[in-house]
Amino acid sequence: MPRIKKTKYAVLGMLSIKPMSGYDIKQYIDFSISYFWNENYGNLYPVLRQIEKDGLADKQVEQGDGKPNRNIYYITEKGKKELLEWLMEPVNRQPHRIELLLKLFFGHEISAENCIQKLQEEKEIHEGLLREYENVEKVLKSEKKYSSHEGLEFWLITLSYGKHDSKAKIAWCEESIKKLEKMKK
Amino acid sequence: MPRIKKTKYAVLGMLSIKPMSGYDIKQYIDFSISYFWNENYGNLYPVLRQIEKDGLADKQVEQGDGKPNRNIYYITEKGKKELLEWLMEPVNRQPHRIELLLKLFFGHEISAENCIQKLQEEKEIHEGLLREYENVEKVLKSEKKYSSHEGLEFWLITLSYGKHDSKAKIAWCEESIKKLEKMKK
DNA sequence: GCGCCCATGTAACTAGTTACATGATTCA
DNA sequence: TGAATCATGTAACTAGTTACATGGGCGC
Repeated sequence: MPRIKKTKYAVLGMLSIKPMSGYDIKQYIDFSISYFWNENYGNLYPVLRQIEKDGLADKQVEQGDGKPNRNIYYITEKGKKELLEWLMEPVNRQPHRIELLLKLFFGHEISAENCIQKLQEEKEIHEGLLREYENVEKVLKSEKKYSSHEGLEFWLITLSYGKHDSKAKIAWCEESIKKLEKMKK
Repeated sequence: MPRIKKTKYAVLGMLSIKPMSGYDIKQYIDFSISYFWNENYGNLYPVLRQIEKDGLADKQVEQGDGKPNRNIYYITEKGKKELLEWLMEPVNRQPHRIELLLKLFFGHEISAENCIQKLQEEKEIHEGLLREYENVEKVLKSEKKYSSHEGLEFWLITLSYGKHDSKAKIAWCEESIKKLEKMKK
């Protein structure tokens, strides 16, 4: 079973929204899905060239007077077809690694204080994320640019995932901190 | 900033519980932390050899009559020290990728039915996991072998993470399925 | 004058995955 | 008979990361 190059599909998906440059794609990803998907230029640009080579997108150079040129990519029929096929396929689950949990699993080797600190940090991160999700949701629902976005409902579903996730993590952190505080006594 | 080889610390952590062979470590990981940490033999065995070479563990060959020999590794003082140092360090967060969310984000490209199916599958997976977590918790609390486990509280904390996580995901799936059902009408 | 943003790109790297191999024993 | 478990290992691979380079424009 060969591993899948997922960057390709993330890129095709972005290009299905509108034609974009590599730089645009990165910006869009960072704003819209960065809490569950990351891409970096070092991978993005080569993948874009491959996508063009495979006829999944057409490139058009936008002359920037003064500014650098921009390579704008337009998804082709072939590209769209390949995207849809991938989207229809069942989700390929793969194992993940959560360093915080590994450290906590061996937590009795270190001080409860140190563990509490890690949990506190985790909690604060998720409190921040939660605020972000709520902000983005507001923006999506109010700004016309987004409220007419074709896939708005789906965007909101992924946002809701983030909210559920962060809330659960905050609750778990609080519960665990309490447990550890008790242990100290 | 060089990337960290985390397998090393997972292995050292396991050896801090008790001396084990590579095979044992894999079994232990699969039973105890597989829902947030994975290791495979192809990586485990080379890392174990490196750990021994670096003086972080000592190897002792256990003659198996009939059965294959087992290489049992014992953590050294140096190994323990390196483990503790790593455990004390702040958690190194790195981005993750959730394929289900990527597919849902572009969900308007395909049928709501297909999306619902994906959510249904996700829900069922987490219902299964939840049952597993509850079983493991029962075992840990009842079986003497585990109830005297040094880091039991910490094990329970990581289990609780799994429970919070799966419950949140189940709730999100149900909510999202409802949203999509409404959309279909 | 400094640093950030725009915009694209390359080279070097590596941690981890997959596939394969061996061979005895146990269980259905 | 055949599959699963025990037990260790190697070779080939690769997707993605990091670090670096370029250079003009813009804001403070």
